[in-house]
Amino acid sequence: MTVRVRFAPSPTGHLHVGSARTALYNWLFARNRGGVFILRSDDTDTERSEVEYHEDILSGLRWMGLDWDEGLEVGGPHGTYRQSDRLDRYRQAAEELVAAGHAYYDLATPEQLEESRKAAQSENRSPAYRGEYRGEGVVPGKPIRFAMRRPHATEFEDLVRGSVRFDHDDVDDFVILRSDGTPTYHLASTVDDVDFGITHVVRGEDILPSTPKHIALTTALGAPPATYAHLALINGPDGKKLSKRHGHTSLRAYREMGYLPEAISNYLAILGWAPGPDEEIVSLDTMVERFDLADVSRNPAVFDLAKLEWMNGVYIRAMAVPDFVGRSLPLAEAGLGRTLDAGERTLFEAVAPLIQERAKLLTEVPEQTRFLFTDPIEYDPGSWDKVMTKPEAVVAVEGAIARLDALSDWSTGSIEEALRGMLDEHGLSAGKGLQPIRVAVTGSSVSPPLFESLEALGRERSLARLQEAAGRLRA
RNA sequence: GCCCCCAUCGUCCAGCGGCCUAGGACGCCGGCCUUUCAAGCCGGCAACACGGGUUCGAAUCCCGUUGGGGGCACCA
Repeated sequence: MTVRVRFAPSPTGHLHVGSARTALYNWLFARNRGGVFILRSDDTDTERSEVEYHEDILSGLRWMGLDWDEGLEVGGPHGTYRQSDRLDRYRQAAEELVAAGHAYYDLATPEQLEESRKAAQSENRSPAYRGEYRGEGVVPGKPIRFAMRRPHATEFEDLVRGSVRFDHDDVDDFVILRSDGTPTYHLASTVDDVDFGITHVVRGEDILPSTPKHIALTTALGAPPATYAHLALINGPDGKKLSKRHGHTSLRAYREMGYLPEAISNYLAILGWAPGPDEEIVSLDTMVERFDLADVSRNPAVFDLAKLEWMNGVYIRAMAVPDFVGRSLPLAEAGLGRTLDAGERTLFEAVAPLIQERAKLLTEVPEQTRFLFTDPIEYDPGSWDKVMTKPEAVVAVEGAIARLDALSDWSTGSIEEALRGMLDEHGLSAGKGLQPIRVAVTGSSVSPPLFESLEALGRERSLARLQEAAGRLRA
């Protein structure tokens, strides 16, 4: 049987990195098995759903390199993959379930419901609600609940958790159709999974406790239950569910911070799964080859930003230079607020490889290249205080002016030779003597390699900056 | 309160009864290289939560304890 999986986010927020990983695992599983990956929108919560989020989710998935075979913007045999378009289907299903005796209109008032829950709790029983106030015919203004079979239990083999069992005494008779006639998540999601022929439901562990409800519903709908796989959640450094207070949680945020999609998908995949012993830098293709839900870890993983950063650096260094230029040039231009002309582009291309070797984030490129395109240079106050207040600063800067001014061949090699001569002349170490020149020319104590930077900047601008710094030092 | 899930270095993962004096990666510490910052190279610190079983033999299987996480909506 062909594997059919689905990723079914609710457009009630930006695509969360945890959801992104769920999507990735679904996709990997489908691709590994030669199956079908379906993208659906679980937007039954019309209050909180927004188009902006809907689009964020689609673009996030595409950015990661995931594609889908059926569903949103692709279509397929089911016409629509948006739950808000299928409201009639869900209502009809709910009514059929009532007719078949699997569900009932709940006549209870909110007070009676509350009372029932309190009673259970005070008796140290599970507060599972049993719907003591049933109505059979159509009762407008009342919600429909699914009647869990009791006494009974649901037991199933979860692909990642193994055998799981829930006693129905601990499971609510849950609402499937709200009193306003709209479906709840349980109904809509299950009906869709049945209608779309989903064979494997791969989702977060947070809905593991709802699984007996979904299995009961599926069976009542007359379909064989899907195989389930519940993924452990991603936690913050404190071991609690990853949330805003740990930093950024949306995929978009990482994208904007300068992370590469290859690094993100690789890191997310590694968080709870190993492509092989002692191997963790792997392409999407390799992941597809090796992925299996049975190998996914059962314990929750802590999101480690430091490791993500390291991995991003690995991917940046692995890029072909033109590719690096292509991806980082727009960032540099955005940082400057203008486009670069042909000459400036050449400068950018000259220093880009030097930055590529040392950057962990693409967003480091604008700050590292700024000195090439901004006149007059802005000095970083911290760097100035740290370097230019030292006694050797004046000597080094003025020595550099003298040597470089006399230089006939303006190339990295000659510049290095000239400046090293200056260091010797004044008895300065490279560490001490070159830093003031770096600050004078780039504005910062952290920059691409100095001699190359000087060559790129050109004689005239380099000397002007050294003069400018010398003037400030004298003042 | 009730239910469920989980448990190997600080973090992620390997280990699926003997190959384990427990391996890799990130991070951290020290060193080398070095014009800053990185990168690279070398070395180091660091874990099987605890208690019972099962077995000739347990990180690996079973039970319990403890600890952590998730869920208990007319939200998904």
